[in-house]
Amino acid sequence: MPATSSDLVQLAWANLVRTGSTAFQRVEEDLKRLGHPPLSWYDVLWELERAPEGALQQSEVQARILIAQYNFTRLLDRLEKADLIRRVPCKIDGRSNVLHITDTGRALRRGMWPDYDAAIFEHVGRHLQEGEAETLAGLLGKLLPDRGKLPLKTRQSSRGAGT
Amino acid sequence: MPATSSDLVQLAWANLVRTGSTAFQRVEEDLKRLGHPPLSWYDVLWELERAPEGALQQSEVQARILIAQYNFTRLLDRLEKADLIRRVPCKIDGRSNVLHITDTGRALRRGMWPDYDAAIFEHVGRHLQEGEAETLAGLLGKLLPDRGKLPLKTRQSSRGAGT
DNA sequence: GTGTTATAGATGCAATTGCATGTAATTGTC
DNA sequence: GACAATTACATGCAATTGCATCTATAACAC
Repeated sequence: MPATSSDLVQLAWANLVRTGSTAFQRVEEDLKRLGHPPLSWYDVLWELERAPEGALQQSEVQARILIAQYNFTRLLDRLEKADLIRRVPCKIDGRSNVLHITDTGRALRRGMWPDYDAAIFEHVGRHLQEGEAETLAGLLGKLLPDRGKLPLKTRQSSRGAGT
Repeated sequence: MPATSSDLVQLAWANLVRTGSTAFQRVEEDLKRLGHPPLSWYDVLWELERAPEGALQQSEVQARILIAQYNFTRLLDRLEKADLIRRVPCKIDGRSNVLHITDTGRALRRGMWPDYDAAIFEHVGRHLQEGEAETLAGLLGKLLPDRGKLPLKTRQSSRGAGT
């Protein structure tokens, strides 16, 4: 059972990695040029902002944005220092924190979105018809089998996308 | 001209970034577990190995693997220290180097490929039919308009994929 | 209850990356 | 040819990441 891939699969692999990282960089570069922070900041803020009270368990957010645990801790350090979120010790579970988005945080995210949206259009939407976008999203979705609903002891890092 | 994206495009964007980085990490993680170096090493070695004499201009390789110039210099430092490549000052153009792959380098790349291939199958090929792989590769290809054939003053970084 | 194991989060340190800038050689201009 | 602009590559330093490990609390087994 060699488990070898066809040329087409290899091409899909190569295009996936190249396109994914290139599109990400181009979008982030556009935002940076406009004075915005990295997309990882946006992702965290967005998860919090759309949560019921603008608050979530730290581990909840971490699981959603796919980042290494030790990097997440430090990302939160920066966000907290910039007064975008607050970490509050959880009263139910003494090990965990509850993250709250601040007004400053909400304002920052709101301010980023129009430029983020425009960048997505420029580097992705512009090149695809609606049907193509749907097909692409569907095929990409097949590649993420969620790895068993993640017991997420995540010791690896990643990049998440926000909407 | 708001340049806003539809929900489908936003979903495609989110899936693209998530899937791309996740697949990349999973593949690289598999290789690491098997004792192999990062994929960026593979990419450089592969570019050299498939070149006529196992040699190319440094800038040629850099342009193909999409990496920031200053990171590329350092990547080569590591490859050279590991005796996988050699940097030879170019006689035609005094500013540039010619990169040569060593026998050790060839052997390393050859040794990586079966495991790399298997990882691509595990994390990509396995989830797609041939036709789907073709469609996916095609759609992804539409997103990389090559940005004007790159005069490549590349001061940004990226991840390249090798085959 | 006590001891073991698992979970949430943090951190010291080395390696890598980003950013700004430097050096040397080449090309274009007049 | 002299000189400004460009190109190829390198590097100092700060910020970020990866890795191993630590602390503290909670969950489980008996």
